[in-house]
Amino acid sequence: MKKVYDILKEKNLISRSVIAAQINGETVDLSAMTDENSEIKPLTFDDPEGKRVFWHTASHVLAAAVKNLYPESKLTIGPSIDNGFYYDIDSDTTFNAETLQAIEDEMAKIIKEDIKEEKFLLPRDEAIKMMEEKNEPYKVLLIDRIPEGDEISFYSQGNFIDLCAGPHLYSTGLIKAFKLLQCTGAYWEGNAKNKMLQRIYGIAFTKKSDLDDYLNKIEEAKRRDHRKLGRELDLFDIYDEGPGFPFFLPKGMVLRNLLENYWREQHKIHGYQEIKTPIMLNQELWHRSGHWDHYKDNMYSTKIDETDFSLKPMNCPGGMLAFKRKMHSYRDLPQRVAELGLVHRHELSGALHGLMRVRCFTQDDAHIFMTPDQIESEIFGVMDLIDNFYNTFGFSYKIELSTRPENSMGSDEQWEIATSALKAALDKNNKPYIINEGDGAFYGPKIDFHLEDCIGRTWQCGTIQLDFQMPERFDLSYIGQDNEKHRPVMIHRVVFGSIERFIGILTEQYAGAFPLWISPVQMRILNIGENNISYCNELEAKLTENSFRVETDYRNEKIGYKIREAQLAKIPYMLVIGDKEEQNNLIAARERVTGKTETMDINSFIEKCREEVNTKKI
RNA sequence: GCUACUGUGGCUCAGCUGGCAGAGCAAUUGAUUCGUAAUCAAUAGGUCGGGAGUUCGAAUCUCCCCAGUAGCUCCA
Repeated sequence: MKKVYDILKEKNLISRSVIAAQINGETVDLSAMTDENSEIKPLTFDDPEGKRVFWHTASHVLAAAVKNLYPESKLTIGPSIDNGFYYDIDSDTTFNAETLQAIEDEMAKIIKEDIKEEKFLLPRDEAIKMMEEKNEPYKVLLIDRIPEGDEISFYSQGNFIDLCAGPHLYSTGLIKAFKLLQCTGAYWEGNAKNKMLQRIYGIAFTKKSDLDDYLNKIEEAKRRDHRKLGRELDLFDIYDEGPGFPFFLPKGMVLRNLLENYWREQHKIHGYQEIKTPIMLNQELWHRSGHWDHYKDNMYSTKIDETDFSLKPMNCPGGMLAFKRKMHSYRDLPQRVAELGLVHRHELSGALHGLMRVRCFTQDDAHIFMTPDQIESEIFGVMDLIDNFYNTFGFSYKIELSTRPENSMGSDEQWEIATSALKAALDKNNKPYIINEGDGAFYGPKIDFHLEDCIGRTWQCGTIQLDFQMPERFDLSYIGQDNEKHRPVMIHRVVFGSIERFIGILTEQYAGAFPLWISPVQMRILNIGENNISYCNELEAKLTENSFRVETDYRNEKIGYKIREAQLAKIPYMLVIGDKEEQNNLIAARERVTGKTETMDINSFIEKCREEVNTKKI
């Protein structure tokens, strides 16, 4: 047995940037002991696993600093995350910007001292005794949960000792640049019934310039915030008078309608019919559908003529009624019925977020009724449709499969069939996905499609949910080949998810500079002199006749000023018209993206733009 | 809902320990008719999120609401 560090050194694989190692896929400390002949891969900060070690160690430095400054604080957990690390602490001291600065300073000291990280093991009773003596009740709880037979490891960092599975950096001095980003609340064990702890988030790098780049990137990304751009570009806004109830302004409405048009066109091609069901239905229906039992706290209700009604939080019950009005043959299946349905949900005030999380939104819903043997191909078809949509907008996305939650309807067998059908379609689809245990809807498992916003948070947009329950509850049936009644299976699915959320993401994706085909304003005509206005009017008429969305700016301002304004309004093309153009019957088209100007005749310009629109060029 | 923080003209923000509400941009008006990211000048615009309290005096201090931000929980 030898030290990993020594083996790497002998093989000349060690350098200052090596911070940990991997043996058979398992990440270990450089100080770990292993067989001389082991296959060892050195890890640097550039490896994802290396980052984890780095950030995890940084979280321990954070914990040590907190204990130095506020000894009464009790530590819980401090993992690395996708971008950095955090530590959850139960403390009488309320952390704020000031204390965060103090903690940062203390961390800097610990790093400067370049303290060695040393791992040691303890038997369970001794481990518990030590943590009890240190007054760390959460750590005692954590030790209790470590399975019998697993090792109970600690890391010491000078006087600071913490329960930890590791691995760690060999010394705190490697953390060359770090910053504590924010402190917030977080429930112990992620359960809202438990005590709220204080969570401190941080980020760390191996060099200062990387930290600066990271912080700049965050600042830059905030400029894409859809809430800000929505207001600036007259797309949408939310006012105090309607928290969570967004307003769509004229330009936002143009964008929204264009998206809906595209959606209708695609769904027609893919064999969907469209319906519209009421936004309010009586409560008896919601009892029948099961929504009342599972969802009533989130529903808005009212009375009409002594009868209780609720605003729909989902479109399915309406869709069930529409299906049920007729007899269906197996020959008519699958039946794909779509609806742009406005739903209302009472979301917690703290959960609201611009257009991403609202209290009323339009789902681009569809319910597919089918025979059991059509399940896989229908799911596959929807996945394909979603993929097409997202590619059209240039989105990359993540797929998640969510399985049976605790509070659910239906039998084990049904859940098993449904879940494996989704898995089969996913495997056939050949795209990576992760599994969220227990995160499904109460009526069935689901596949979710997640898109990223400007600061890297992901939002669920598309979803495909398999449902055996609704057809049961609504006693849906079709007549099979055997001339007997059978129960259809159903899929709920959305592609955009919520049109509002999708527009939010879209706005951030393009930073408000939408591709020509969905730009609320596609071009603006800018005159140089007053004498050019009548020629400009002719051009405007011609472009409008050709279905382009045109604006004009004939104000008595310098051309540079008007260009600046059009540029800030993110309009794709500026048509600059002066005597030069008018005399030759031409236009000077300035492209927003490149800032380059090309002179051409109006018909060529129309042709060029038409091509750009038709190909949905991003 | 929970924890922390924030709320001052349309927008972005200044206003230190309580003492006459400010700036830039936008808007309006006038002059300028101008060639690829800001012409000049003037004018107007605010019960300082709302309410209560402390005080001779509150944008500023205290309390209660409302709304927002970040995260947690929950969710499309």
